Amino acid sequence: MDTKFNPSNIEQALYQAWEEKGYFKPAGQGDAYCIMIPPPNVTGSLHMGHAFQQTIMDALTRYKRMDGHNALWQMGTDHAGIATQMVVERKLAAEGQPDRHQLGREKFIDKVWQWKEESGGTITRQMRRLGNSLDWTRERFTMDDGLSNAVKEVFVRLYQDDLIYRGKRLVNWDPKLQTAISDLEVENKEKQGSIWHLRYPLADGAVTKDGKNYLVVATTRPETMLGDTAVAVNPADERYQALVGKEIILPLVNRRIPIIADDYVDQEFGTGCVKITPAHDFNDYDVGKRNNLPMVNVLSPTAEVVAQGEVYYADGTANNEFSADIPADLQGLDRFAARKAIVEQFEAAELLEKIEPHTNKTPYGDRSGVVIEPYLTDQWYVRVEQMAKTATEAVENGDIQFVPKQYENMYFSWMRDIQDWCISRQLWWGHRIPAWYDEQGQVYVGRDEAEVRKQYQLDDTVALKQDDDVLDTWFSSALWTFSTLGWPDNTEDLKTFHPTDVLVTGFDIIFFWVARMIMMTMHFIKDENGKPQVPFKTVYVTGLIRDDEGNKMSKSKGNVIDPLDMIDGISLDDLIEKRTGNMMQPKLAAKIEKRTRKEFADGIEAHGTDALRFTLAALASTGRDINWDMKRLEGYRNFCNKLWNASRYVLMNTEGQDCGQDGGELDYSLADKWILGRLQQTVQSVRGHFDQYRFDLLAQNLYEFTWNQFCDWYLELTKPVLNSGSEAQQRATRKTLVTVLETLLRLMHPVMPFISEEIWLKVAPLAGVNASTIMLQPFPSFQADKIDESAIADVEWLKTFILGVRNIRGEMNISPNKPLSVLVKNVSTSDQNILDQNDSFLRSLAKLDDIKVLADDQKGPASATAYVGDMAILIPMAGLIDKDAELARLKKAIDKNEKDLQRVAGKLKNEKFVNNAPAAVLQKEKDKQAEFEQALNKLKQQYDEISAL
RNA sequence: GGACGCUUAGCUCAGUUGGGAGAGCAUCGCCCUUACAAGGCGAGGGUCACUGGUUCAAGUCCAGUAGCGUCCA
Repeated sequence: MDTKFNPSNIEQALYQAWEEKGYFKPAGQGDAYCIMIPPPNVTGSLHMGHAFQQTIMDALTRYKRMDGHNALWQMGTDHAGIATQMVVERKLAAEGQPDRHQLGREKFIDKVWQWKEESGGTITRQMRRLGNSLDWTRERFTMDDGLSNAVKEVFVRLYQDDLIYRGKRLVNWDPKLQTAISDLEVENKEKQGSIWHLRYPLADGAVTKDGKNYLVVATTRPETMLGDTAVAVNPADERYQALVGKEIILPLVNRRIPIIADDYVDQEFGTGCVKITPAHDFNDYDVGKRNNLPMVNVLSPTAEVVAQGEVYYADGTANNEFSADIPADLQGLDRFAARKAIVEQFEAAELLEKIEPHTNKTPYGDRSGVVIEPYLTDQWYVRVEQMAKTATEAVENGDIQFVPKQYENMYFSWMRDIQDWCISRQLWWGHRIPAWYDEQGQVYVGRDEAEVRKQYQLDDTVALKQDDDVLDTWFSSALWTFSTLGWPDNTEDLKTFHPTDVLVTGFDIIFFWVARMIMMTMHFIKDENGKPQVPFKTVYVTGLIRDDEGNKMSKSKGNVIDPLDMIDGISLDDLIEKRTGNMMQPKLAAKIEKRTRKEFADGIEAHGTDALRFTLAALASTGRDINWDMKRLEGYRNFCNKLWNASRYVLMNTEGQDCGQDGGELDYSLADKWILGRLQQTVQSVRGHFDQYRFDLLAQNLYEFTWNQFCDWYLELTKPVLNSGSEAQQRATRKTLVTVLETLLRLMHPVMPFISEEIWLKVAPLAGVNASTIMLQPFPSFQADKIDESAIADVEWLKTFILGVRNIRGEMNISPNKPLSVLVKNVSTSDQNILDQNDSFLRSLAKLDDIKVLADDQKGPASATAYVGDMAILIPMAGLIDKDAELARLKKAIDKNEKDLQRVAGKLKNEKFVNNAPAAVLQKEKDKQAEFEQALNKLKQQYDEISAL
C-alpha cells in the first residue's frame, strides 16, 4: 500500500466492478426497502444539493442492503419541461439555427430528444462518481413509454372522475416563455414603484358628495385601465353610497362602466374607490365573478396592448354584446410603454390627480425573470380538494412522517388553502395533453385518438385535433413512486416495493412535488382492502447547501462548487473558466474571477469521493442549511488518510502471519478486550443514529472511534505486544487487529464506500472472511457480551497514567524521545495488579525506562507529580525540570481544582439542593467534592514541598 | 402582517428526558519516534444573542426583546 491514500487510483475501478457484477440490484430476498430518487433533470449536471441528498440516500440504501433487506434505490431522470426547452432554444440561437417557431413543433422536439441523447449521460456519469448504489438497470425517464402511459392513464381517469376540468381562468402568465405557470413558480419581490391616482369622470352629470364630477381611483398598474369594467366602493362607505349603480365614463376609451359595491374594497386605502379589471388582476377577477362583470383582456400573450379588447362573460364564455375598443395610438405598445403613454394622456387630459411612491409586491417568473402577468386563458386544472384532504390525513395520523417534524406544519398550512392545480403549459417539450377537439371546439379525452373516436363514435369524417399544450412537469413526477414500478400494471415490483420507505428531498419542493405525490399516489394506489397507499413512510427533509458566507450557490453569483471538482480537484484557471465561461455580463465575470482567485488561490485539491461524502454526512444535522466549509472537507480527507495508514499498519503486522483464524492459543491483552468493547459500543450508537437519520452524529462516532480510540490508543497498545509478546499474545492481538478493522470497515461502508471496500478486500481474508465485496456483507450487529466493563475501566486507568506523564513532558518541554524513569507511590493492591500486568504498555506509551514502586513511608526525590486516583507518579526533577516551571504548572492545576471545588461545595451547602435533588445526583456531587478536595490537598502539599526546595 | 427556524470557542457546527460547556478546523509550544508531517504529544480559548420567569438546578423549559433567515399573505 502507498503511504498516502490516493482515491483516484481506486474509485472508478471499484464502481465499475460493482455495477458490472450487479451488486446494486435488489437481492430478491429479505424485507423490501426502497428509496425513489428525486429524478434529476436529465440534461442537467450535478450540484452540491444532489451530492448531499444522494449521499444520504446511498448511505441508507447500503446500510439496509447490508442489513439483509431487499434493497432498491430506484434510478430515474426528469424531462424538466421549461428548463430543457429553454436550454435547447438558447442552443439553437447560439448556433444560428432556425428557432423553434421556424422549425415547427415536430422538428423542434426532435432537436430536444437529440440534446437529451447528447447530454443525458452527463449527470448519470457524475452520479456514478459519487459511488451511488442505484439500480441502473431499472433506470426510468419521465418521457419514456411506460411513464408516458402512466401519465395518460392518470389524466384520463381523473377526467372521467371529474377531477380534471378545462376552463378559462386567470393564470400566472409568463410573457417571455409564453406559458402559464403555477403559483409556486412565481416569486414575489418587493419593488419600489408608484401608485397613480386617476380621475374617472362620472357619467350623466352625477357628482360626489363634495361636488366633484369625477371619482379618483388609485392603481399601481395604470395600463390595465383599458380593461376596467367597473369601479368598486365599499357598501358601507357613506361617501359613495349614493353613487352605487351610477356609471362613469372610462377615460381614453370612453366606455361606460358601473359603480358597484363590494366588501373587498378597503375604505381606508387610497380614496376608497377601486378600479376593477377582472382580466388582469386576481382580486379583481374575484370581484368580477361576484358581481357578474364582463372581463376584458387587453394584452397579447407577449404582454402588448391588443387592437381590440377580448370580452368574456364572468363564466369565461365569449361576450359579443360588449365591445372594448382600444385607441389606435396605444395598440401594439408593450405593457410598460403603454403605462407611460396612458399616464401621459391622463395628465394631458388633467385626469392625473397625483403620483405617490409605493412599494409593491411584484410577481416574477422564477425561470424567465420577467414580470408575470395575470392573464385570462383556457387551461386544464386538477380539482385537488378531496385529494388534499386524504393527503393531509395521512400526515396527521402518522402514516407519513416528516423528519424533522416541523416541516409538517409547512405541509399542513399549504394543504389547508390549496388551490386547484393548473397543469397545462404552453410548451412543446413534455407530455402532450390527451385531449382532442372537433371543429366546433368540443373536447374529447382519451388515451389516444383511436380510443376517442371509438368511445365517442366519431368516424373519419370528423376532423380531430389534439390539444397543443403539454402537462406541467410535476404532473409526471407526482406519479413517480408508482409509475417507475410499472403501474398501471399491477407488477410484482409494485407489490414488493410500494409503499416506499424514505423520500429524501429539499424543503423547497414540498409543495411542488412531495404534496402532489402524496395526493396522486393515495388516489390511485390502494392496498388489498382498498385503503389508499402512501407513496413513502418518511420524508427526510434536507437543508440547502450554501457557500461559506451563507449565500445560495448560483451560477449568476459565480459561487457554485462542483462536487466533482472537490473529488478530483481543479486548477484555479479552470475553475475561473468554469465559473465565468458563459457569462453575458463581463463586469460580473470580473467580479466573480476576483472572488474566486481570493477564495481558491491554489485551485481546489483532490479530496476523493469518500471524504466528500463523509463531510456531507457530518454536516447533515437535521433540517438546517449548511454553510459549506472547505476546511471540513480537508479534515475529513485527512481522516481517510488516517484510516488508510492505520490499515497499512494492521496489514504490515498481520499479512502472512498467524492471525488465529485456524485455531491456536489466544491470550488477549487488556487492550484487546477494551477495543473490542469500544467497537461494540460504536456499533450500537451508529445503528441508532442511522435509524434516527442523524448522519452528523453517526459520522462523529465513526471519526471518534477510528481516530481517538483505535488509532491513538489501540494501535499504540499493540506495539509492545507485537514486539515482545508471547506467541499466544501476538496471535490474539493480530486477531483483534484484523477483526476490529474488518468490522469497522463494514460499519463505515455505507458512508465511505470506496476506501472501505479497497481496504476490506485486503483485510477480510485475514479475518477469515472470503468474499468479493464488502457491499453485500452483513452490517455489524451489536453484541453486548463483547463489552468487558472491567477492561474498559482498567484501560481508563492506564490512559490516566500515561496522560499524566505526557502532560508533565509537554508542560516542561521534555522531548518525547527522552526516556524517563518514574516512581510510583501510594500503590493499592489493584493498582499494583494493573501495573504488573501492563508494564510494557506503560513503558511504551509513556516512553519510560523504568517504573519503581516507592514504599509508603519512603520519601521520594523532588519530583513533578501526576496522580491516578490516590496513586502518585513521581518524575524526578533533577536535571530535567525547572523549579519555577513546576510551581507554575502546579498553580494552574490548583486554581482549576479550587474553582471546581467551590462550585460543588456551593451546591452542597445549599439546603434546597440537598433536600430536593435526586439521591443519585446528590451522591455524585458528594463524590466529586471528595475527589476535588483530595486532589487539591495533594497539589497544595506538592506545591509547598517544591517551593521549599 | 402571519408561521416556522436560527443566534454556543476566531471559523463551521454538535449538545438527545433540565444535573460537571463539546467536535473539526484555526491558534500556541515540543517532536520528521520504522502506520500516518494530510502526522504525533501537550496547551490555551466560550457572559451559550439579550431581559425576565419557572426550578434546589436552565445552553436546555416558559414569556418577551433584538438581529438574521425561510415560507406564506
